Amino acid sequence: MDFLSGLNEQQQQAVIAGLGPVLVLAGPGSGKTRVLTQRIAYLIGIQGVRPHQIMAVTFTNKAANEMSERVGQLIGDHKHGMTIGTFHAICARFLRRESEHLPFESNYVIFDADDQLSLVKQTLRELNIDEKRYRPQSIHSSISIAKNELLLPDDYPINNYRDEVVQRVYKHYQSLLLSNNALDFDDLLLWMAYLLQDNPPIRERYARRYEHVLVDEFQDTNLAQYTLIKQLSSFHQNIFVVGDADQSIYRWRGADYRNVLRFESDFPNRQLVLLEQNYRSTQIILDIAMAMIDRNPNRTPKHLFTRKGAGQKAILHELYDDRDEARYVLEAIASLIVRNQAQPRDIAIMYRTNAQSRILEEAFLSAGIPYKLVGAQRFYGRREIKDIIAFLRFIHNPEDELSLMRIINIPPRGIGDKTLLALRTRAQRAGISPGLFLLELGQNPESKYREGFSRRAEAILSNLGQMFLRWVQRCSNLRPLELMDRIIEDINYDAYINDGTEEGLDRWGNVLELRRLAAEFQEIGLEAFLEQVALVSDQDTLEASANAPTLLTLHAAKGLEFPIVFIVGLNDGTLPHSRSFDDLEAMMEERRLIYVGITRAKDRLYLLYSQNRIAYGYSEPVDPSRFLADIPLDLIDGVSPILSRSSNVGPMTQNQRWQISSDKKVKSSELKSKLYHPGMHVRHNSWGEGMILNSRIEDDDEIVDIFFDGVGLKRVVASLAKLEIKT
DNA sequence: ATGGACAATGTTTTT
DNA sequence: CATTGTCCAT
Repeated sequence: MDFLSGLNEQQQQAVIAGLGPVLVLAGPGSGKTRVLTQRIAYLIGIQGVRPHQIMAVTFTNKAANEMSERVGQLIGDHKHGMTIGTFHAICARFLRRESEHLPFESNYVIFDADDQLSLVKQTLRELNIDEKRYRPQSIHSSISIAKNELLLPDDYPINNYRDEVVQRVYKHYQSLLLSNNALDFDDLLLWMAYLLQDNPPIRERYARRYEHVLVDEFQDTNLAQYTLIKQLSSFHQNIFVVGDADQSIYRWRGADYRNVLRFESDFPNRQLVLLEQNYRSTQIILDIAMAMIDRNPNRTPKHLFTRKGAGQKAILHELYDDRDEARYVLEAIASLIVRNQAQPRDIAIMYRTNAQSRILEEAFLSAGIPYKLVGAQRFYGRREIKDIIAFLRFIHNPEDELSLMRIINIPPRGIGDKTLLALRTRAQRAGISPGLFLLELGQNPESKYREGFSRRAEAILSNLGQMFLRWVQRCSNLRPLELMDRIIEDINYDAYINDGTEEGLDRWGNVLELRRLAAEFQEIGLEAFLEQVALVSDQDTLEASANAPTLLTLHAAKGLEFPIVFIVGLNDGTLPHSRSFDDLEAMMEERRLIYVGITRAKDRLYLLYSQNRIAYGYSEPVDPSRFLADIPLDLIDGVSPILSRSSNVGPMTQNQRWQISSDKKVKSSELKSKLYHPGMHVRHNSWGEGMILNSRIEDDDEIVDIFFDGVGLKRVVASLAKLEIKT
């Protein structure tokens, strides 16, 4: 029974849990990945479940690969045939397989965030909607949220005029996707969920096949994903989910930690396992994390404990500005390494927004210390990479008009607005996509398709069509790398991009890097390569090999662990982010975010904040993060002014320095003192008892956010609400 | 059709 | 400030 060796009692209970729904609530560092892998091994090795009847859904491809590998270590080759991957990747494969039942072809492309935005813009143009009045991003985000809620255009709820606009855009946007033979990220889930919902025979086929469905990071599923796993497990009902509501950080993407509650009410017979023992962090780190998260109302309290001992106090340090912060980080890292207290790879630096990485990168570069940066966007968002990918995408799916428009004039070959318009019109008249039109033109230069263009345009276009056609024809014989090289050579991309400048060299270097990635797909093929490129997660870009510190956002840090963690930019406005200030749910999520960050640390934790922040080119005074006030003093090394502003003491004792450095706060909140502080318990006449979440002075009155038990979040004006303070 | 010069505008987090 | 879009001269 080595499937259970080294597991504690709760972990064992989860691994060998019987048939039926199982909910595992797992605190950070409680070994949930281990539980998942051992359970899979147990199901296959002991229960005799066939691997192809198991589906395991993870959050990143990296996690999927790791899990698959670890299962392999336990049971060897018996793992083959398992379905394991992210929701998006699994759905992408299913949808290709089932495309005959769907309104797109199996060679569809997946539109990334940039493509989606372009498509929304195109829609707005075609519908004559003013981009200034209706921001494309905001419209797109509404569409995305709707899709995650499984709302089709016709179901889109209309409450005001904007909703009506969104609905129209949504409808048109979908038809554009189909005419490009493309799906966006959200479509992968949406189409799959509807395919299973509307086709009982198909649903049954899948549901019968998957005897066991296991889901990691369950708290970050959205309604579409929740519906999917319910459908997939609808026959055998063996659905095993692992999650932690306190680590739910993707609400803005439609994730709903209440799916945990929904699960409990949908499956009242579920077995429940709690994993509270932490194998990662020192007790001090856990205590800080708990002090932080305890301020969130309406959660099931968890008591995290470890056998690791108290460990060192966390270091809280105030710096002058973010540049100074970066300098401090570099010095601390240098000192740790020189004193042999850490390997470079043991160290991570985490921040709230991607923009913060820049200043850190500069510090690393000028210090000559190598670093690893987590972020797929950084690589795949580059112009030269997008260009090459667009060529490949077009060849794979010539109906991809967006990719065609990107590459049609790269390198510049004299195709401008006029020619483009002519091409579009002619293609439309012929009833085919511009891409197919071009290929046709290349195939048969004498065809009727050539009519209606200027002689110049006709020559350019039919040349281009011939080149495209050659690629498309060879695409079935050539492997990804050869195809890519062929394109680069044919268009002389080297000369175009590598213009002798340092930047050009850099860009060319990126192209070579992409070649290296393509080389890994020689056997599996172009389609798999393009799919991988579209669905990479940030974490997937982290190479374990290099011995260097890691720079990453708090979001990207989820699921990872490091002996030493720096969290920088702990200032109000950054963490919590200013966009969250007026939304109580969002503020709770900001708190969970810092909780996730803290619980990544195994041994040492550095918390840094600054007096000033450089933004928009100007340096501006900022406040320390309000969350810092919740850390018990005795867990911290390096006393700083903010600590005297602990919520129990009240703002009057706040150090003078802060009042001086932050002039915008001085005006109001510091002149009139607050009566209520986060963490206080109060009673309200009609809403009963609640806990103060936040309070601020505005126009000589105090505005208080309170969470009332059984009622929810309320914002009240103190002078009107008659709150009674409970002790 | 192309590329350069200027203005305007805007920063969360990502599969 | 840094990126993106728009206008204008070639």
